[in-house]
Amino acid sequence: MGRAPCCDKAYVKRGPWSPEEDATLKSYLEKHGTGGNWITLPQKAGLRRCGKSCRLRWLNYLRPHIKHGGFTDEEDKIICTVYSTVGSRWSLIAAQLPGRTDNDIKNHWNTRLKKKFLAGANTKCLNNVDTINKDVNNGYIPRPQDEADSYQYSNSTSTACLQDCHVLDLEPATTKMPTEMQVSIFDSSVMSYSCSSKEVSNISTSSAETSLAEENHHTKWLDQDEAILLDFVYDLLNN
DNA sequence: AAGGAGGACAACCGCAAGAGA
DNA sequence: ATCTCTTGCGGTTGTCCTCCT
Repeated sequence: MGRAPCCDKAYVKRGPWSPEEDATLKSYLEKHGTGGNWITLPQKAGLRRCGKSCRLRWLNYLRPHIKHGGFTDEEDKIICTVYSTVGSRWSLIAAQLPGRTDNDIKNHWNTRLKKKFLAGANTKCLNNVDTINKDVNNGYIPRPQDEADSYQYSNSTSTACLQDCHVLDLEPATTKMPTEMQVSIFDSSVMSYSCSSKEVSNISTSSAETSLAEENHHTKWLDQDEAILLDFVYDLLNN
């Protein structure tokens, strides 16, 4: 027996949203909010749509202050920088670009940036990503998919939009980072910039040390770590 | 002008995680 | 502790548009 469908596919409409549907959804959400339940929302709003579809439409298109297209060079730079650090964690990347959605950034990367930076000498940036991924696969940094790990790979990078903290079941990241390079900062003017694992390690030393005192040598990655790391990245970009 | 190819963007799907009963 | 339901995420697919031949 498989997983129950989230909605009756025979009843719900699929495909592009009409202006009327957009207006209905937007009007309903502005008046009532989500009510904490996207699944029942379309029924309440009088829409023949799946709740997930409504949520996606709202988040990616109807939500206020959403920017579409027209990515600036600065935004491209930030995307490449964060991508080179966290990989395809689009929600994390989107968190660094106000008004941009993860879907938009993902599309932008897949249709433009990836080719742009794969082309010619620009492969250096992506090679750095490969280096990191290789290190990850070699066990320096477990990926979040490794279900045995409550440690999240993104803990060692920027996770400003995530929970208050995460528990690291492993040794602190400061001792697990690859010796070669942990972060490669993309800068279109110089092709790329790399910083040592030590530099990054130092960033989170304070909170890591604090957390080391906690039970079972678990280390908590806190929002301030993420903020500090991001500041560090932006400093590199601006220098 | 027609149509095929490729690009850009919107939307869907399936999975994992979290929350709550 | 377990199960169910909902949400969030990333990968993939579908559709429309533009450009080229």
